[in-house]
Amino acid sequence: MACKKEEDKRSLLGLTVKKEEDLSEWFTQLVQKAQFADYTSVSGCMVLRPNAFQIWENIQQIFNSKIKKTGHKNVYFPLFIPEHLFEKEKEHVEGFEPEVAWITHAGDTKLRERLAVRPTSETIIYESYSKWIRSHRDLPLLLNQWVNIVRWEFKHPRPFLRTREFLWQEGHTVHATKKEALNEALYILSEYVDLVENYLAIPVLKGKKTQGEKFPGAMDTFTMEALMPSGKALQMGTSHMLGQNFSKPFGIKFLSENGKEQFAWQTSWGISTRLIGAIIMVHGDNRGAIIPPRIAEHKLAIIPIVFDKSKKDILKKAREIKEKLKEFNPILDDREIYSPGWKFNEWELKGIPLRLEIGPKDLEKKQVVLVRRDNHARKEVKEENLEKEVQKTLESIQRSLFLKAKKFLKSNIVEVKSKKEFIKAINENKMVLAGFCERGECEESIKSETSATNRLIPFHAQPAKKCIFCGKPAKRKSYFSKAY
RNA sequence: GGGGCCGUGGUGUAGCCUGGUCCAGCAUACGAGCUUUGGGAGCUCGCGACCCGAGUUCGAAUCUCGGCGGCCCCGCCA
Repeated sequence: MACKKEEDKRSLLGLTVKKEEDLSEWFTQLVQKAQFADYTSVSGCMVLRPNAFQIWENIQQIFNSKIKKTGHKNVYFPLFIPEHLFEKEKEHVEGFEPEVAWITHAGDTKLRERLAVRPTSETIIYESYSKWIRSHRDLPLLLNQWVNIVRWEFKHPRPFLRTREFLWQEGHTVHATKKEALNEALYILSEYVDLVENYLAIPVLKGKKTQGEKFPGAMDTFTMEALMPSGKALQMGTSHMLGQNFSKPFGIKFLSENGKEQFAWQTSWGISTRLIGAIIMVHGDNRGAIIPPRIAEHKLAIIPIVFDKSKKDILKKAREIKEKLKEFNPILDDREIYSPGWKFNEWELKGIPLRLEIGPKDLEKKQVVLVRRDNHARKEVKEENLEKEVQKTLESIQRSLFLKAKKFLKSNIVEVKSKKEFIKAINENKMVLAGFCERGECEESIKSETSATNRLIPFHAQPAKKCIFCGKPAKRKSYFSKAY
């Protein structure tokens, strides 16, 4: 039957599973079919294809402009870290050692000292900092780098969310006072939140990690956490107040104005290509990805509806429109080998936020048809209003993507009053708000009994009397959930 | 690191249980041509695969053993 046949074909070109039915299969298919990423013969590593890499470049551009305004500079440090450096800070080594890849040989020659492939760069960077910093006049030192890192994890990889090699930025700053360093760490978190909420349209919870969940070697870790459709949390970025934990073992000292030698105060912070995975997972639907307009490389795709008779005029008009809308970097899909229907599906799969159709009927009426990617609403727009209307529609798409995700987050937060309710909510894949004693011991047993982890202690936490889990006194409520 | 499943063209699969019908079928992708174009059009021709090794057998994609690789479930992580 024709109908059956058609279904088969569609199934191979587009997504064969629904997001609400099998999220992880949906995600894997979408990533590959929309050409965001692909696998290689290196297990656990992936290729970022142009559709993903251009999002990364836009993230870089936005974040660079933010931090450069506040005096940060970009640099590059080596990929390799000699073992003796890597081991200087005890908690840090213990945290990272299980997933470090080591270089042991060059050709047939065994190296005198093993080299770690950076899982993060605190140690190699702080060796240099100890040489560069002598006086309070050298401070603050505000550096950042955009690099790849390697964390050789054994849990099964997931494109973007967990790969053995990934791209990120890591900022490393040095300050004269504790207060200044703390402000820096908080300032960076606020810029992360701005990037993620206002550009990627993903709402997050903001706060502090528990001592058990903080970055190995940090004094405190500040975090933003998003909720994925599965109900699992995804850590979107962290900013660490390192205190003097690294400046002491690495000897980062300076002479203050009154001539006293002091250890410096430091921060480090990072966001990664994981954010691209979050965009795909949070906003995508059963037709494919939806890239929020403010982060999309191409804000719209122009699809001419070509018939033999009117072909010339349509294409001419389409090119005119492309030029007129160039600030939105449109794609003009004038390939003749594909039908319009094919192109609709193609650009929807890839997540272009807006589609512009122009056919003979539109030409007559001096109009075009705009179709939104998020709610599929179509609108006929007169040519003279086009630029304004496109701008308006893109803003509206950006806003509704954020609001939809925000609604999901809010409706999946559950406040609980007992251990029983806690376990029930976790099993229902909710983000749970509960009174918690914040003792490491208690945190461990929650983890092993429920598979949930403490995601964060919110900045303006509600007070609590006792810990829902162990019954001991608690100061405040914090969030728990399963996590990626 | 412990348990379960699976390896067939670029991709997704049929065949395997019960060996011969398979120098491997179908779809999609890819190349050439005609024809079409407002929601993944049609036709014709073409390209392209049994993970590796050993064994059983007259005969292996199919059975056995070993290796390699992948996927799923449990302890650490942007």
